[in-house]
Amino acid sequence: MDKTYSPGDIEERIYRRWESEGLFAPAGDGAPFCIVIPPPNVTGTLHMGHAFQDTIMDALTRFHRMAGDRALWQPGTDHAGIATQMVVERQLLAEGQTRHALGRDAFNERVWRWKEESGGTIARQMRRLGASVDWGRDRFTMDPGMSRAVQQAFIRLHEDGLIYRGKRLVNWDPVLKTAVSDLEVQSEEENGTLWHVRYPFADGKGHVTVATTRPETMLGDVAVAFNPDDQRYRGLDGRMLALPLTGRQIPLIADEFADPAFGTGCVKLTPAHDFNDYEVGQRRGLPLINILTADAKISEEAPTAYRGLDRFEARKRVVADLEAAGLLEKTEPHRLTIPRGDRSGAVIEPWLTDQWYVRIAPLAEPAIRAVEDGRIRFVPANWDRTYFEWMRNIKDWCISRQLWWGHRIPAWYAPDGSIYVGETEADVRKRHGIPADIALRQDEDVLDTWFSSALWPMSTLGWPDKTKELGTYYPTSVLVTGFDIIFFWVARMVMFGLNFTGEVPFREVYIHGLIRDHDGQKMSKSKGNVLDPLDIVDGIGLEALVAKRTTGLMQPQVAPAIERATRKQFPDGIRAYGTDALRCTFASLATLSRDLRFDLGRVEGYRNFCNKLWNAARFVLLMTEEPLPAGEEMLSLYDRWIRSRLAATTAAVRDAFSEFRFDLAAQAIYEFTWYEFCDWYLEFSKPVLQSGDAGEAERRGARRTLLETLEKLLRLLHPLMPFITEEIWQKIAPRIGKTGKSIMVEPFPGPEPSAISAAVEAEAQWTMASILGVRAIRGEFDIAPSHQAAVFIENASAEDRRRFEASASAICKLAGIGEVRWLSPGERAPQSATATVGDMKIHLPMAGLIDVDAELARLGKRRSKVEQELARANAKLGNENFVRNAPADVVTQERERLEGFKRELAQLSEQHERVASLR
RNA sequence: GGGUGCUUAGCUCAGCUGGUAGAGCGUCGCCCUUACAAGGCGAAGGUCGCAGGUUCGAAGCCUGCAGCACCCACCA
Repeated sequence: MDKTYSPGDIEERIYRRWESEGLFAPAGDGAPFCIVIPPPNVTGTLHMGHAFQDTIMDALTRFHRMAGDRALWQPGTDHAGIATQMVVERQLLAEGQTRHALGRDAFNERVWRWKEESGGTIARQMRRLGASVDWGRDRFTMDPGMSRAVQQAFIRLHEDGLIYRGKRLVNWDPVLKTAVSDLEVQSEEENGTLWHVRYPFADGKGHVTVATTRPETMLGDVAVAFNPDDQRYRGLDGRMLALPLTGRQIPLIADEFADPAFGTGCVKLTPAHDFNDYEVGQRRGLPLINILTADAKISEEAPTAYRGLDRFEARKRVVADLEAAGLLEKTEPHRLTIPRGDRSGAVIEPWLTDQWYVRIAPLAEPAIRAVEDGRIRFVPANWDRTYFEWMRNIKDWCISRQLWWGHRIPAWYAPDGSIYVGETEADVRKRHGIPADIALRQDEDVLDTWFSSALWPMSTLGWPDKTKELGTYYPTSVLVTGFDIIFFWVARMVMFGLNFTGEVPFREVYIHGLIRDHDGQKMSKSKGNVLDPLDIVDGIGLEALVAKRTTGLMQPQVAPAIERATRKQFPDGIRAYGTDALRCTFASLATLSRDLRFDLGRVEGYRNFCNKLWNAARFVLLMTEEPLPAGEEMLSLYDRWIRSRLAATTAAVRDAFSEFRFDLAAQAIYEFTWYEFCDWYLEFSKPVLQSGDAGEAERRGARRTLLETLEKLLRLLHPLMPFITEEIWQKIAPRIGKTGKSIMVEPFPGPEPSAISAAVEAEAQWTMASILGVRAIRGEFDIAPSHQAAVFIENASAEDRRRFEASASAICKLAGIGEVRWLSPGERAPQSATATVGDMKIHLPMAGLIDVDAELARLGKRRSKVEQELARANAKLGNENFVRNAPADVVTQERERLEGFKRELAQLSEQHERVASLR
């Protein structure tokens, strides 16, 4: 093995081998375990959030695979209707083309080409991240099989009366010129204006005043309402008003909808352009006047003067005209929420169109029950509240989109307006007996992308066919996703899954947090703070990073600021940290928190950890190079200690995995590896293996423990750090006679309670305390490591002496002790700095090494600390309520602590006197 | 207007059923001791957002407050 760990050399090679040996496909006859990937946009690239999510899914999959389950991680990508269509349209625009000029078929061909061109990026990225997905089962939402599932789902829902077509107000995006669902509308508070406008009575006597934030829609007003309880307007119900600028007359009506407390208490009603007004209009039988076109210009239904004007242009014109007519009473600033399309950013217009809807209430009810009765479990659990909240107030889902890229709606129209739903035109004709001479026209629209996503766990496994995979892996085991798509995706999968199969699509939903940058900002291209996970894996130079962050911006003017920030944060670019370090960082971020700040410092920490593991492995290999002749074997205290610690760590890691606490798993392994295995055990093993004064049986025990502990540790670590563990395992495993072809299909370490020994740990702890005591003195006084101290030990019990002598070589080596003298009772040590372990004192003579004042300062500091603790323990035990009410073992423990402090304090005082007398 | 989450060391975060406050990075000493300077050994650093309450005992439980973040909602 190379002296330095360099991930670049090993990761790609190892992945290729895993893949070519077919290790990602489910194998064996264990219990099925399945995760379906949340399909990323096929033409996109993976960002940090994906990499994070993939790390979690891969860790789970690898864990279950090693645990003997038939583990399937189902990969795939999404056609992402609007997003992808927008990208291609922008490409066309750059070429001076439009999709309309190209025509539907040619445009779709173009999108398919773009998909083929860019579709490989994600797969490449996932391979670099070590994702153990079953590539043989890769799916795309517009594959023939997937499309068939979509079509069948639509047909069945329609047959069951759960899909209908209706004309009503929808959220209309006038830039994309399509309807969008409620979820795709982002409402944000913005500064606006409230205009108070006079509507004169038709008879010329007086007026009422209405307040509005959208004056241009008055062109479509059909009434003005006041509250029936509003005394100001008593008796005016039914009076006619002359609607300004239009020449039309509209009634003043009394309706509960009007809020007397707002503005003047009069509200204008524009049923074709406002969701509330629409409802009132329906209830009151008011007409609908649609004054806007699909691109939000004033339509033919409005007065000539305004036709063709953009809505915002029209607003200005209307306000000016009202003012000129003396009808604008006042204008005031007003905060209001503006709905915008989440893709286009355009202000959404409530607009009257024909659309397809899913009747959602009958689907929601069983979906609510499935979570209530625990068939589906959210982790962390309180996300179920969010889910319930939305599901209980759910509204019908508008599923048609006026786009070209997506699943075409399987509905055909006859000239007489009848609608037929079926697989193909031929199927429709056959089913409904429609003769060839009646022309049928297929619906132009496509389905919301999320319609196909909602089927994903079923469709990827073969639904609507009853495939073997569907039978085996459905319901899937865990869904891993972010809270941002609980409504978009999770809820809809549950509804569709239950409706079509009668079973939940997954049993657990692990909701992870959102990866933000170091300052807590959401990562986005426009903020220029995005990190490409592969740039952390492979590293990237500063110039390349700047270029990456500043090209292709929607607003190029922010480029200089981004460049400055980038140069400041990464003056040397980003170094290559390797996949394992990145994955471990992600694992350590997988806390229950919902905002996760990504800090490169942590990646560096885990890269160092990889290096540590690497070098520990080199040491183990070095120590076990030439075989020892077979023979008797003896396990030392430390051999038994590290086995005990490993067993405890294994239990902690297994617990952590079962609770999705990858952060705790990573932490447990990190601490074991570094602080126990490397810092202590490897050091303990050195005197045995290197000094030659240990017996052969002891050496055999140590060598076997080294190998077995490391080998097991690698398996424990593999789900989080697949590459480095494989690389090392290939070298370690043969030395204990393991012949498996890959660590990824070796068993995950099982619980081993019998290896845990409190007695062994206590004795090992005692020796460590002795070593630490001496080292603290050495550190405090900067005693050179090369100096072998001669120590005097005072007040040692027989057990102390036995323990010390049993581990003498290890203690002396690690504490830098050259010689030990045991003082008999009454015998005094020379002036020394002293470490205490229980009642035993280890004296380090001061002559020539230790400065008297410095030692007094050290003792003083320690004394004040002990005094503090002592006072606290005293107070506690002096409180009779504590003694009476606290559990017996807590009280005993506190008494022992108190005694310990008392003894130590006495020793410190005595020591202080002795040293002080030297002056 | 409802709802959720967060507030612990300079920074990023752990702290499981209440029982001696922890890690990484950063900082300060000493050390190239043949696994590892991407390292070793030692050290400094915290009124656990604020105020009450419950309890023998609170970072943790309850109440209120403050600050931050997010989600949902049709108030012109």
